[in-house]
Amino acid sequence: MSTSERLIESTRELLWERGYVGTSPKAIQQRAGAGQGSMYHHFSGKPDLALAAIRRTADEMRAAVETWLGGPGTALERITAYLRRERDVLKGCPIGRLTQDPDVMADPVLRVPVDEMFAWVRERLAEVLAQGRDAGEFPATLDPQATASTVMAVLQGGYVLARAAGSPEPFTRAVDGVLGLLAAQATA
Amino acid sequence: MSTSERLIESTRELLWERGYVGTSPKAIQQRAGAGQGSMYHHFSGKPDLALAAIRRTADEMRAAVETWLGGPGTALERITAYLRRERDVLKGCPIGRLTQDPDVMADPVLRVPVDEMFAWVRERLAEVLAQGRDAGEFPATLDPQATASTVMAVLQGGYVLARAAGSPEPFTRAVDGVLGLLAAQATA
DNA sequence: GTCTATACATGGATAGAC
DNA sequence: GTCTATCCATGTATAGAC
Repeated sequence: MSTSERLIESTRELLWERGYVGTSPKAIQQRAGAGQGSMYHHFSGKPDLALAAIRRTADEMRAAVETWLGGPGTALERITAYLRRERDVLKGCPIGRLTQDPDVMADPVLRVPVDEMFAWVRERLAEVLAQGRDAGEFPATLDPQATASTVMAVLQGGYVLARAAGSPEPFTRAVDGVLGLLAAQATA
Repeated sequence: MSTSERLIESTRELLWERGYVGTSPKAIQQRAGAGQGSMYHHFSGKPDLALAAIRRTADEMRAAVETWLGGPGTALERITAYLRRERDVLKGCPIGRLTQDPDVMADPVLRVPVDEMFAWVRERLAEVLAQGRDAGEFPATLDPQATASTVMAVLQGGYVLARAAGSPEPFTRAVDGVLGLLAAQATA
């Protein structure tokens, strides 16, 4: 892997573990096994490197979401697959955590990929829910847009609760709860 | 207000706005209008001050939650009141945001009040949901523990989505979505 | 209790040699 | 492309005077 690649990957990890404010250029260099001159040769500075890292993580996440939501099965099955996919719950969402980083949210350039990523997932989820409703799987009263936001919020909030508790359990419970409510709709 | 009080209040604000890692002793002192000597006279350091701030915020939040969940009305009405209470959505949850702070989660002393606060709200919500179920408001199949976690996750995740979008709308939609699912249960 | 001085590490970056 | 040297601000705290 090239030095530039290693720098981006190290930045991705550190942004996930410690956030933007908590990540220093020096820490990135050490993890990448690169010197200062090397980092500033390939990138103009911390924001530039962070942008590359955030974009890549957002792209990967879109692909991962599509894997589950675009798979076979009913709407409820696909949403269940997405919510229950294997994940390291205590690490949280690498994109969601950036929303708590004041310096990321204050920088329009860094903020855009975060915003776009969530907007895309919401639309994708709403599509699946609308398909389920149109297929008669859910009642006509179900609001795909609102419910899509709810499902995403359960994920993001589930991470928060799990980290607070130091255990994946609250995440699992929150997911079970919303799937229970959705399933009740499906059989109503 | 005493100097010590002003230091705690300033710390509360800064922890909310910038998190633990993003908040420096100097920034706290400046906002409180206190000198360095003053701060280190009243508190042993940044973690000590943060602990006082976090405890106070957690206590206030418990009281606020009880105001809404302990009020009059059916279970669904009380939960609706809690979820729809006025709030500065874009600022997020002052306790929830701490879960993204690596130095807070790594310090058992700072982490305990965060953990306890969420555990308490979850229990309180589960109680209300169980009352609603026992009163016949919700079907017997509703799982109070799981649903309580779901409701809390929608709140915490709603904040995340709102911050990402730079707008309170995703929060409102997520809340509307979960209330819709709950209401469908109630009338099923 | 509060102030100023001091200290030493880290953050974030530039300059210039190789 | 990478390395070392250097730079200045900030983070976090201690010491000691008032």
